[in-house]
Amino acid sequence: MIKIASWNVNSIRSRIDHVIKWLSESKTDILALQETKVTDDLFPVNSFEEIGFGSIFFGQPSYNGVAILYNKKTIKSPKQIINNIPDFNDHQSRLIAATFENINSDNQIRIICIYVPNGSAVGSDKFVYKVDWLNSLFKMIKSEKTTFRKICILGDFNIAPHDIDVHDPEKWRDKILCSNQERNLFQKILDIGFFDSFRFKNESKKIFSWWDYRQGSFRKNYGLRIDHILFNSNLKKSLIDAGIEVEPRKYDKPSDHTACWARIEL
DNA sequence: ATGTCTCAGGGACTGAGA
Repeated sequence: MIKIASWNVNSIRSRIDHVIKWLSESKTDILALQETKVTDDLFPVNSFEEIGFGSIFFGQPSYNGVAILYNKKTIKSPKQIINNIPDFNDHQSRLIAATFENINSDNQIRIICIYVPNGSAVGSDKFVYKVDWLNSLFKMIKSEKTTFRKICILGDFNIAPHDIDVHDPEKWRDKILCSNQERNLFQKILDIGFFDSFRFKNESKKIFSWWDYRQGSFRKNYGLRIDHILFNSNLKKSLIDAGIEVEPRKYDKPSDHTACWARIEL
C-alpha cells in the first residue's frame, strides 16, 4: 500500500516547514507539488533529503513550477522523467512526469503532476492558453496510456468538475474554474478511462481543496474542489481510500490550497 | 470591498498573477 498526495503550496520556499511537517505526519510516499515558484538551482533538495525524501523538480522564476517528492524508504528513484507536455511549446513550467516503483512489491506507477493554467476569465487570452494546454495534455495522456499500465494524473486542475464541488454553484455559474468548457475538458480525460479518486470514494461529500485568501473565504468555507487525483481504470480495485486534508489550510500563513491524498495497493 | 498572498526589481513600494 502506498499513499500518493498532491498539494499546491504557493511557493515551496515560503511553505517548506508546512510541507515537512505534513509529509512526516501524513505518512505520504509520493507528494506532487505545484506552484513551487522557484528556479531549479534554488529548490530545497537538502531539506527533503534530511527527512529521507528524494525530489525531482521543474521550476522557473517567480511563477508556476512543479515537483515530486518520494520517500526513499518505500519508493525507488524515478525513471523516464518528462518536463512539460511533449509537442506543446510551453514557456511555463507546469508538468513533471516520472515512473515510480514500490521497493517492496516492484510494482510501477506512472505519475503525472500537473499545474493547469488558471485561465483568469472565460474568453480571455489566458483562457485560450488554458484550453490549448488541456487539449495538449489530453493528447499526451492518450499516448502515455499506450505505454503505461498504471497511471496517476494529479495536481491543481483549476477546474471544479461539478456543482457539488462549489460552495455556491449559482454564484460561480459559467465563471472561470466552473465553466462548461472547462468541465467538458476534465470529463474528456475521464471518458478515456480515468476516474476521480476522491469522488469515487466519497460520492456525496462536499469538501473543498482551495479557498481564496480574500473575503475570509476559509472561515466561511467559501471554497472549490479544484485539486484532483485521477487514476486509470486498471487501478479502480486497487484504490483503498481517498480524501482531502483540511488541516494544512489552518496552519499559520498557509497556502490557499490544501493537500489531497489517495491510498492504493501497488 | 479590487478585501490576500507571493515574487521580482531594487533598495520603498509597485505590478503581475492567482
